[in-house]
Amino acid sequence: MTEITQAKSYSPSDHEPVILARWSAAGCFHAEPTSSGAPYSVFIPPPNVTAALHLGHALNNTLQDVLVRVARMRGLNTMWMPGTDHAGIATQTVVEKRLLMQGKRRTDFTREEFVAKVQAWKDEYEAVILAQLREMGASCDEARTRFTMDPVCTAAVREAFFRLFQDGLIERGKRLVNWDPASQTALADDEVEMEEVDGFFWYLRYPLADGSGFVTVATTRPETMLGDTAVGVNPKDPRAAALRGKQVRLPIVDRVIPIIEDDYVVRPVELGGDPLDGKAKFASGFLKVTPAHDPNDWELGRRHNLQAINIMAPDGSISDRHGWTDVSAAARAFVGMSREEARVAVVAWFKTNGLLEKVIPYRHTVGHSYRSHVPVEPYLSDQWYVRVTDDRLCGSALRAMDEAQYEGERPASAPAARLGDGGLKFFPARYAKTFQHWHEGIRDWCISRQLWWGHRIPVWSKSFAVADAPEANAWTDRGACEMRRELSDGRIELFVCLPEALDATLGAQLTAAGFVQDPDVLDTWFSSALWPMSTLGWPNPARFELDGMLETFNPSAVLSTAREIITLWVSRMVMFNRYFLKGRLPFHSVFIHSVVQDGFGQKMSKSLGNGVDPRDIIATHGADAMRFVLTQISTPTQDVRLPIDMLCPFTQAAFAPKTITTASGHVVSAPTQLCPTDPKKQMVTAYGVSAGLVSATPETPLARNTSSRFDGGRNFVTKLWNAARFARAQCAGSTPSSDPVTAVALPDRWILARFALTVESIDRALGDYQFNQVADALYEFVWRDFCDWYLEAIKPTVQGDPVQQAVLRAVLDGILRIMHPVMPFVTEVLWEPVRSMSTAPVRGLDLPSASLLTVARWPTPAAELHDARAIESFERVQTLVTAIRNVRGERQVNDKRRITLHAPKEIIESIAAGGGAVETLAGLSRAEQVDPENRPADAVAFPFQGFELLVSGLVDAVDVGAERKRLEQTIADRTRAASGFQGKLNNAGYLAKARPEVIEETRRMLSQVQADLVAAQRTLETLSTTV
RNA sequence: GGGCGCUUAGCUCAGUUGGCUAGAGCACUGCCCUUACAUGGCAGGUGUCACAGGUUCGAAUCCUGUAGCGCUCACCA
Repeated sequence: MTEITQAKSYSPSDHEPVILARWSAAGCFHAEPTSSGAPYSVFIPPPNVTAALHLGHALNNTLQDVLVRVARMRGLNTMWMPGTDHAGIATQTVVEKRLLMQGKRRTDFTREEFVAKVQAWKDEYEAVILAQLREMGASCDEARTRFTMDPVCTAAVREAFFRLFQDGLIERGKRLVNWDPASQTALADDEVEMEEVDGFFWYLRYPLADGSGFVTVATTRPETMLGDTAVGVNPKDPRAAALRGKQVRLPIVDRVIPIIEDDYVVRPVELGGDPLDGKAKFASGFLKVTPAHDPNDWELGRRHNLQAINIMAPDGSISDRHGWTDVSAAARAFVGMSREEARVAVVAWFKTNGLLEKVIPYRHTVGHSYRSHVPVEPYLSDQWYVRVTDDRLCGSALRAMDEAQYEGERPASAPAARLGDGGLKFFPARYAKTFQHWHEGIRDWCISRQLWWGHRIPVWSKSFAVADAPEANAWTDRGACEMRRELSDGRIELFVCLPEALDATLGAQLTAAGFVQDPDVLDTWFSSALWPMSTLGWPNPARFELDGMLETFNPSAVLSTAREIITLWVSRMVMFNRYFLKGRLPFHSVFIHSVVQDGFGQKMSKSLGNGVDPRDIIATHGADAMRFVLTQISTPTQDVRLPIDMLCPFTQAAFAPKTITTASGHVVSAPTQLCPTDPKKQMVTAYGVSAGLVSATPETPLARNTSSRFDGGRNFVTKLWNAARFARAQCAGSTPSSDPVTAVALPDRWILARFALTVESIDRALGDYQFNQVADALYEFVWRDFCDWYLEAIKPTVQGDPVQQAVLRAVLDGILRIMHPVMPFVTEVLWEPVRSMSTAPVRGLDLPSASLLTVARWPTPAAELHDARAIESFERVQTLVTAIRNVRGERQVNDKRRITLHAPKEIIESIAAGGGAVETLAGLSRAEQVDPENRPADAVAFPFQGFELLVSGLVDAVDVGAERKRLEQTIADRTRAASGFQGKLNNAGYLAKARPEVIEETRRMLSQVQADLVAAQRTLETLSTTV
């Protein structure tokens, strides 16, 4: 054996940086529109710049990298676009929290100063995130890295907004929004968290204006009654007729308001209400209608032309300066109170005046701001909306769906079938339903945010008296786009939207004319929705030297993301991409990966701070091990639970951290932990640091995390490493040859056939995004087939057999290729030595060499390698070997002891076909034909496929008692099995209806089991007579 | 309240149109430091497939219902 220099184990930290540098120097992840191959692109879901990535991101990015690396190896022009998202509200909140710890507020700074602080935060975390991606081995096109507020993305945002404005798909609306009174901004529906709270139903009496009695309304928010403008009743309510045309005198305010009839109002159960409707149990049958403070009432108000009276200031206090004009003397006392104080005071007033009928405790869900955690107030305010309910957007998204995944009939194509219709497919398929249902219930999208961090809304406005209003289209004629509306006070408000190119000229003119730019910014998802276009330079790639990019890499192949993103982002990308690019889809497939949870079943999240930094796992297990395990646990139905340990920075010992429960009820590791072996030493945790509770110091260092769930991956890396080490040693003396060889020996034919099948099943699994199947197929082939069976079988022969050496090298080469997408580092390290092994090529397995494995060809085994007979023969060898090992194991025969097998002619022939494999694998000195007349005295018998086989030389003396016990156990086992098969075959229905091949199989199984049974019984008899 | 998942070995999970005696990894037991690998090898035990019905010759798999868990959507009368 020639000396090879390969360490006994693989050290990830020694090799990973070297490999990264090599890939980087070769620039092999960079794609140009002009590069060869059909385009294959993936857009990374840009992570928030609020914090570092955790294992959930590692999972998503590993899976994307697997897809991207396979595509690249298949010779496609592969481009993976990396980048980050500015995440307006989330990032601003993080920075504001930090400022608050220094006793400062956003408003202590100018807008520019504050944005600079957020920018600094963004720069820091963007760098961390990109470094994390790199260390994981993500083969992104780094040179193309984008940030959603880069000039190229900003240009796209400006163009998109302008076009939508022009096309009438953006509107200014005074509507109810989710208002956060603490941070005083509008929130999107998805930024509202529902929380259960204990509340009350207050039943309030409203006297009829004519003094003929009263009606009772039920409410959970009595303070809003100050803004009531009607009382509703269901027309089917028996009391409705008598009240028709009557009015109510609103207590406190003295406002006289109508009683309106509407089907929406729920009747109490005793008056015909639906007992299954939860509301009917509490309803009084009369509904106070407050259009300015309740979304349902807003709709009711529109239907019945009711006034909307806003009684609150933006901070949630009762106010007479935001639309409430008829403030009575009694009501005056409430002005200035907070909404909480007003609630108490209103209830007290009703009680004092004998108008509080009853109070019932009630637990219900109330929306809270995910940002400030105060209850969200439905608040009437002016906001910008995208009319996503328009068929050009919502309808287009539904038409994009794959027909087979659509429930019911897709909306008709308007005006005609377009590019992209039906081309969007979800994996797993059930998520198509989420997408569909969301669009069917979609509402206009509020896109303005009262924040400073984000894309500023490019609209300038000014209000005019009617007489002073400029003539129509004065600004439109100069290249802008204008819109006007009449205000409640009769004045005219003029809005002018500018394209980016006119900022300098028209923008200055507008300012000079007294117009003011909207101070708000756009919802983050507005820019994210343009991601697959904006990053490629849309609308004008040439301006950013991105010629050809848009046409080449949009649509992309697949979007890989999390469940909740389907509505937030996937939907909006589909709508925008199709709208702006003539129906073109942003991606053909949507893959929804599973959720990574911590050991307590809680989703890892940046905001909770329970995420584990992938670099921690890379430090303890290596990137390849982490990636393999993440791939292996990516199943289509089950979320991933990862129990996390902590690594003591003083001793490097892993331990289970002490936990605490947060105010929100989550279990997280305590901010500070004690060293398990020396309680005098302390450390801080990632949770503590991310929550801003503690910080790492030399005395209290940060404890890194680890998880034993990644051990399997590390072991697999080691296994591959050593298999390569062994193979290299075995082939070290081979003579160079370029003449292709054909496998002759059974193990060689078998391993090639298995390799071909493995490649096939990986290709199939990748096509369905079944990543766990990819990992399992690799594991099964490399560890079980290649290492356990093939390498063991060829040990005695390979060094003198050039053909076998050729097969060994070829299969190992193939293994490196198919393992590479999942374990890119160790395979790349092994690539150079393995490709330079001097053996002959193998016919049917074309493996062109390449300077780097990353750009080597994905294997495509020829049909001739599929060898069903070799598989069948070798499987027979495996079964026989296992049976013999079984006997050895039971007797605890030393592995080194060679034994002799005595078998009938048929079995001896199978063994001969194995070419020595059985002898090697089962530890036989020889296999000889049994002589029934002359059984060896020390032989132990066992049934095998209906034959009685004997092995001798196991031990020095046979224990007859133990032998009998074992045989009796075998007989019981086979008897049970036989009666099971027999039962099936006795069943007339089975014989009549089951498929013939299934019946045939059962017959075969039965006869074999019966033969085993006979053989075992015969052995038992022999045993009895010999003693 | 609607929708979608999940419940299989001690633990974490596979199980693709219903069909071999229900599998893997980890953990556990026994024997092996055999010159690729102890991050290893060989062998072994472990399951009323949540529960109750139904369809079928046949159900972990399909249908209905129940219980528990999770996610998600929802206009806080």
